[in-house]
Amino acid sequence: MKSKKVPQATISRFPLYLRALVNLLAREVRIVSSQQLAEEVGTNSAQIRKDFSHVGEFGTRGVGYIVEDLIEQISKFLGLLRSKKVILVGAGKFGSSLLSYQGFRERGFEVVAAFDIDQRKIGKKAGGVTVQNVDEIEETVKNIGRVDVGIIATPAGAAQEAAERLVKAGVKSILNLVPVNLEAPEGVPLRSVDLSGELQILSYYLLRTETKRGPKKRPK
Amino acid sequence: MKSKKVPQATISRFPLYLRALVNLLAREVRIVSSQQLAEEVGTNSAQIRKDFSHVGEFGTRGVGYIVEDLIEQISKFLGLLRSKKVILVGAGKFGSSLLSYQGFRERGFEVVAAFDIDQRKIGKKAGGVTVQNVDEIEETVKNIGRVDVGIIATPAGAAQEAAERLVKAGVKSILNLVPVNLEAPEGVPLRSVDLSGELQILSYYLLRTETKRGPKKRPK
DNA sequence: CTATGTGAAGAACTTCACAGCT
DNA sequence: AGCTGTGAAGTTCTTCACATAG
Repeated sequence: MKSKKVPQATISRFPLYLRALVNLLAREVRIVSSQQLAEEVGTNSAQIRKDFSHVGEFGTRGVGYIVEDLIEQISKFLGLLRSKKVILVGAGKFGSSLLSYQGFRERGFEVVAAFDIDQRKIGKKAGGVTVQNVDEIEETVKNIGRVDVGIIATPAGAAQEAAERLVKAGVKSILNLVPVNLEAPEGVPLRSVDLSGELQILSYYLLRTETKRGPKKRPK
Repeated sequence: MKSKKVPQATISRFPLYLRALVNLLAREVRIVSSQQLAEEVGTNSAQIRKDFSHVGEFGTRGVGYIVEDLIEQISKFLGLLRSKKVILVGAGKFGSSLLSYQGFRERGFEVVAAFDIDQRKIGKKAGGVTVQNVDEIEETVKNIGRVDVGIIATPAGAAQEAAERLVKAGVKSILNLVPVNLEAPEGVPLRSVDLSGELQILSYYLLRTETKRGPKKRPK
């Protein structure tokens, strides 16, 4: 293991590996080679070995990787051993659909509170949490103790303010689902997902796939 | 302009530029420099100029870019001039929240049909479309004529089959929102978004931000 | 004088290919 | 004999720095 910086690209593949490994374990596969795992996630074995090598030496030469151990190692590396508390700002249809989304909980992310500015949404219950007034963010966060992630799912015009409130309340990181370029202070990790943007990218590849001919590379 | 392959990384930034430009236009900004635009999207001016240079020469030296023209050029390049038809498979809370999401429509993506396997969901209406039985995908797609994107928002176990049905029905590309590694044939562009994965990546950066010290690079 | 467009340098990432363990 | 771990080679992407155009 070369203990230097782990590439961003590697980090963003770990969730894929983790997912595949959990599936393998569910299928009672105990040991997996980089080759097999590569097939599971749709990449190549060198990529996998290199990615792992940045973090440690998890495998056994001539054998492969013990699925269970690998899950543990990756989880540890990503900081997933302790479960995480998440709150949501923006309880519209999209936002509140996340409150009952089991996928988060299964992976150790618990949505513990939700906020909106709209009186009609405040008080509504979904996925076990009651929507509160945004003004209560700070107090609620204080009561919860530690909130790891704030998910923003407001209308575009309200997203930046939502981010600021989250930061002010001491929420540790932000997942922005609104198509807006958010500013967050240094030290507050921020990631954005833009579904419309994804559609636009697909649109591009559509154009090329249908026009041109010959071997295609799948968009990443 | 060096008319060669446009880098994938460039493609995936175009939606960001487009968004920023549309905002600028709404603020009645007519002309923008690479410097200003860079600030809007949170990158640097060299990146922007290089990205544009792959597609054409859109600017005027000493002046900048005409916002309106640039929007047109990028839209054209991404194939966004014609509006796109989208269908949805999986009309649970998450899926059906997308049916009434205005952001898609604003950007020219119209969700024209939705499908589910669950009798309780079939017949329900959301965002102007009525949820149909998945068995009707093929016929409905035929009636629509051309479906550009199929969005998959089923439970994990049903996602691969949904993808296959979409492909069989002739849907041109797939946006997968389910945390599963989907297989799609060559020639059917596929993109996946995994919100849990995003949370896991944040978890990693959280760990590092809080442990280590010194200048931080924001995760991309 | 200002801001673009772009070769060239540099950095990041991926793939190769094989030495090194088991 | 088989599969990992990894330097090295190759590729892609980003940033620099400046010639070029207005």
